[in-house]
Amino acid sequence: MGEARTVRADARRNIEKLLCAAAEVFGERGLHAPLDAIAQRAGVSTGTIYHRFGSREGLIDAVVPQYAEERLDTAAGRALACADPWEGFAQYVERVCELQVQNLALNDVISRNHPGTPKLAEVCHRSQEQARRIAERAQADGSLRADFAAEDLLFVFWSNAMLVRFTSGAAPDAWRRSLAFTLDGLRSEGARPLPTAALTPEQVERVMEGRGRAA
Amino acid sequence: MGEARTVRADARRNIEKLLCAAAEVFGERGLHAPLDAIAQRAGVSTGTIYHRFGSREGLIDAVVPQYAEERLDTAAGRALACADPWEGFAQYVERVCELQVQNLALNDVISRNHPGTPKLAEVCHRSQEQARRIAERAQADGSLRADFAAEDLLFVFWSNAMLVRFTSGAAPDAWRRSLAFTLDGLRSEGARPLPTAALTPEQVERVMEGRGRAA
DNA sequence: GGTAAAGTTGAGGTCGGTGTCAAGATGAGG
DNA sequence: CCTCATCTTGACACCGACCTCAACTTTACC
Repeated sequence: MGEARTVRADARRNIEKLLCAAAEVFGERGLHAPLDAIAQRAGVSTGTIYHRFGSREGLIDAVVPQYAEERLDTAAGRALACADPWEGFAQYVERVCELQVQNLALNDVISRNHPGTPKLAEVCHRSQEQARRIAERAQADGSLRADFAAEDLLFVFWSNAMLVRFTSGAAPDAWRRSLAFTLDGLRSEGARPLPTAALTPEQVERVMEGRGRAA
Repeated sequence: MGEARTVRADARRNIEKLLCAAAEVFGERGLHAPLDAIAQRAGVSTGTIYHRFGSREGLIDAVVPQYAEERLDTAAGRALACADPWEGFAQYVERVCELQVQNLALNDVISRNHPGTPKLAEVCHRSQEQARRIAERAQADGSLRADFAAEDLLFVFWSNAMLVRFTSGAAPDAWRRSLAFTLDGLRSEGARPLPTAALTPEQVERVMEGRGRAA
């Protein structure tokens, strides 16, 4: 706040326009949207983006984390507010998938497709902890299979990211069907032994760093 | 065969080298691999590719369909040879996923990520019919849930395509775990009503045409 | 209203990839 | 061996996106 006064008024306005445009464009086209598109929508030249935010990552980290945190937090909150632990879990997963559908920026966030953005990584980390609590509650309840690990949620969200990409045009509801199959596979009832251990946190880390793309 | 004599011997050799290099590079890097890489590996200039095959699609259609058909056919054959219909189904799905892991060209084929390649599309079509028979056998048996549609297999393969992309480096076996969850969701036992109808063939068509990318 | 600091612009360099074509190399047949 | 049709080459134009920086514009303050 004390620092903010060193920014000129017109610059302030441009920053505001940029933040707004970036939120829109990222939401429509994902975090890999061309910066030109954002600059254009803000009525500003690309140079300004780099002057202000240094890089695409800087811009992302300035725009997305707060938005993402809000959405993910309320999803988690509602899940824990749900009396039935399984219902809470299922609705949480469904809501997160819904976020992926509605907002391609969140899709990239949730499928961890954004290297070099520390704030966003922090949000993801917090969110994962919430998810872990939601899952553990459902496991304690006996409804969610005991061999499920919080890390396995990433599989669900990666799958859904792909589905959304492919089917959002021709069959916007297809993901719900796919998710229903998945959830049926996560109940304790039909659970069969698993062939492999869950991802370790280190593996999750490596996956997140090592990869950038997802088409 | 009668036509083939109009091609000069050195050209014949180059074509051979190109087919070979293309198979390798596509396998390692997927169907979107740069043509330069293929030309280089074949010890030939890019112009030659265009002279011979007209386009990336022409090259793909010259190299991949036969290979893909063989692999998919044997997978289907073994599935139907399996005494237990569920085992046949499950092993089929697993084998196809394995192909996705081992060969990135097949990964693109199986997740239908290759517009403009008629021969390959034909192979996919045939393969889908085989898959349908495998699924129906398991449904008749009562082991595969009755509301499953052959089109739903695409969900499984799309998911796996994504998983492979992300985790093949850090956790090469992760896909098996994810698939185990999925299969548990496809058994009749735990099946709950689905929220949405399966993809219609037209929707599948539109999905295949309308999209190209998958990162 | 003048000046200096702050801010913005957009042309231009870079990069990786696609696709083309005139010029030159090479094999086949006389 | 010579010639011609066939084949290959690699430089080139193109694209979309990234990022930079010298020149220019605007604001803030006196």
